[in-house]
Amino acid sequence: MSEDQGKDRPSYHHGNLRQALIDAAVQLVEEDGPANVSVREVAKRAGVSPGAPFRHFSNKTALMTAVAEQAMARFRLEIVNAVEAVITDDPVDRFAAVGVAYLRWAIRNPTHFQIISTRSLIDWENSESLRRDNDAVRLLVEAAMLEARRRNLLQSNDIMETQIAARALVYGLARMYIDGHFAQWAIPGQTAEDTVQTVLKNYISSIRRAPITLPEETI
Amino acid sequence: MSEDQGKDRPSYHHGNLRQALIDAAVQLVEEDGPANVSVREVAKRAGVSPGAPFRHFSNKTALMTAVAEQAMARFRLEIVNAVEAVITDDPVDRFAAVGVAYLRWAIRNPTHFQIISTRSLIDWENSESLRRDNDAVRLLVEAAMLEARRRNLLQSNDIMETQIAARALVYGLARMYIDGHFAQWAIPGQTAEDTVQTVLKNYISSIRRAPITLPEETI
DNA sequence: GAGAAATGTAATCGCTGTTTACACTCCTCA
DNA sequence: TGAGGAGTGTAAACAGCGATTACATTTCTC
Repeated sequence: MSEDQGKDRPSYHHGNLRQALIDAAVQLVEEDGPANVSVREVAKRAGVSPGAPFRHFSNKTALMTAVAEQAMARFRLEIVNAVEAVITDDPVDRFAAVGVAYLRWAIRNPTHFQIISTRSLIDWENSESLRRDNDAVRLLVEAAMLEARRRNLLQSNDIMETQIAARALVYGLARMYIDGHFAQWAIPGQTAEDTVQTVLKNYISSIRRAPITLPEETI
Repeated sequence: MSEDQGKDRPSYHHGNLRQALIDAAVQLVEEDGPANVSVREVAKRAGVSPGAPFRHFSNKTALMTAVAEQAMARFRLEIVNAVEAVITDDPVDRFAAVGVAYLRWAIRNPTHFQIISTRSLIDWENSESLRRDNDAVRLLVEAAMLEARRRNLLQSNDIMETQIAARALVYGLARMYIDGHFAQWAIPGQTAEDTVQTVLKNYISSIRRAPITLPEETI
């Protein structure tokens, strides 16, 4: 959070209004959800007049895009850290670590995940920052998949399709959680996060090539 | 569409304003997306004053819920028809048919799918109709899964988890499409719909128990 | 046919995003 | 050092929004 969110400002100029507005918007997103953020309320929290934000953001979408960029940067950082924490050099394990961290972040930051995934409140196309961070995660996954294929660790050699399927599964789980579908799909005695991670774990097992074990009789 | 969307109305009373409002809302959803629907524009299209809709719907959410109910009914019908069109009595094929029809409908009715899946503009909890239609589809899938397990056609006997995984995959694919993620994930020479259906097909293959083929040498 | 119930209108409220004219402050350069 | 423009704030206004209220008209019911 930035220094002064309050009303009493020493000088006429704020000093760091742009970041203060982003911080206030982040706070509002967390309190009321992305759809209920208003520029006027953001301005009020930053202690400025309703028109002030438009000196720093051309419109509301630009402000929300800035919020998304900050969220996306944190998201990327968490994914990268998770992958680097993997001890073995098994690329499928690295791939799995991305999925685990992805779901973990989505579940713990549902409103921010919604902003960067739904993309209806932001200008995705024109944000270099968003695409760069998104590509970084995508390339991390792709590198793991390429190595996995090279080392013959996957059931299927079509890694593009494997990637899309895995991404769809993970994204679907995250969105089911965020959109409230797990009210109906809960497994008794498990939290939604447990369920989600279990499903992911078993999916990873299913795409990994089974070790070749000849039937005992033939030995 | 209903009869008179225009302004010139024979009598003071509309006659069937409730349905006319839903129709106008559906039209607006298709034109501008769910987020850009306004009650005032809906009223204008139905040829009534801005306050009139509130005689039939307690608020905007109630109107959008009625739109969602209509969309959900059509969605359910399409799924049921697709399953009944399956010729063999293989329950895994029935299961697959639900997925195919689900994705087909979502891709061809993206805005309506968004309304019933995101649930942010509607009152899901208090709509018996929505839950009934949703349960109908869910039970269709569950029946197929139970039969598949009974006939030992699945890799895993945990059908709850298999269902969640399959649902997550299908929902994830649908949402990736709707949220515009396929701009980055397209397979060259394939439409997004082709890709989506291919991924689904291969996933279904992977959950089906492989036929037991003994190694040739042992025969 | 009278009166109640249903369903329309018109006016209004407070909220929203955004723009415009204006005010203050800071930075730069002579 | 001091002038002036660039940057950044305010206040007031605009149209459009969801929603409510008072009132008008029609239809239903007995």
